[in-house]
Amino acid sequence: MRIGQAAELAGLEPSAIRFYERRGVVPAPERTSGGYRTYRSDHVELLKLVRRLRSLRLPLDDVAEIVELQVKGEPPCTAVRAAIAREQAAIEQRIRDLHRLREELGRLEAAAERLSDDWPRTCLCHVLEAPA
Amino acid sequence: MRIGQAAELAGLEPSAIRFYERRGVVPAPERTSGGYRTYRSDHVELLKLVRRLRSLRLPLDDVAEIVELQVKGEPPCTAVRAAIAREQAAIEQRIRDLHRLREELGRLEAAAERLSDDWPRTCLCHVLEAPA
DNA sequence: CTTGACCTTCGACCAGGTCGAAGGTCTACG
DNA sequence: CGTAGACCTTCGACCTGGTCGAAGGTCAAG
Repeated sequence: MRIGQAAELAGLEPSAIRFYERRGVVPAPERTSGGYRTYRSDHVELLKLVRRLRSLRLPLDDVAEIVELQVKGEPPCTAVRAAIAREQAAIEQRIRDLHRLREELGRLEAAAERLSDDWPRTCLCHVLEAPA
Repeated sequence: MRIGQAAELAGLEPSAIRFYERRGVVPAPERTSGGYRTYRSDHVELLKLVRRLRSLRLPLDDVAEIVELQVKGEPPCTAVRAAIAREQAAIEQRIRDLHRLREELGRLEAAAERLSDDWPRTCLCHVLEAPA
């Protein structure tokens, strides 16, 4: 099977698969005499794994480590759980940041509502005078 | 005033200021005969504005538009409010995505807890079998 | 005049890919 | 056999928002 079909089965773009290969995330497949990459079903399973892990937003380095374990036949459970725990922590942090930002934008929006008609020329200063 | 002091006053890195200038976000300042950028207080105010808008995570293109209005002496209120509204919408979306992701990671973590000791060799499949 | 702090430009690098150009391969059909 | 067209190859640039380092220039104080 060539890269297009493998991509379709795995739910990835061919360009992404080549990129993963270049970055050492997945092993390089064999080639035809003409230079075409040829994938087998076990390779497609690896690509599906990559897609699944990326859909969890795990960094490529973590994905590479997990795929490597999988290729070696070792259970990657521990690595998967560690990566997921790291990602969870990062997400909690990002959610907190975004909530704070959402509140700030809400306050600015409300302030702009009140000010824009009254002092159109000074609105910016008033709206943005909040703590930098 | 040279770039280092302007950067300090505005709370930015000199490299960031040069970057903003290259990207047309802020106007290019005058130079000394030796080629050093020289900033005046109104320029520093623009840089502070950029920093404030970037602290709200507004995209550089939006910041550039707002700064341009400010330089022309026009009140950028409308542009500021539009940019903030766009950013708010994006943030709502991101928060929703992250909440969903957090839930999914929590489920995986719980599943891994239950499985990792019992079926270490098949843990990965079970943990990741959820919908891709 | 030298020292040292500061500045200049240029180019590479980060994540995580995407897109396009120029060219090669493979398959099916006539 | 030839060729059309779908697919593939590599390479390099581009995206966002900057940061960092190298090689070299400038400027004030001592």
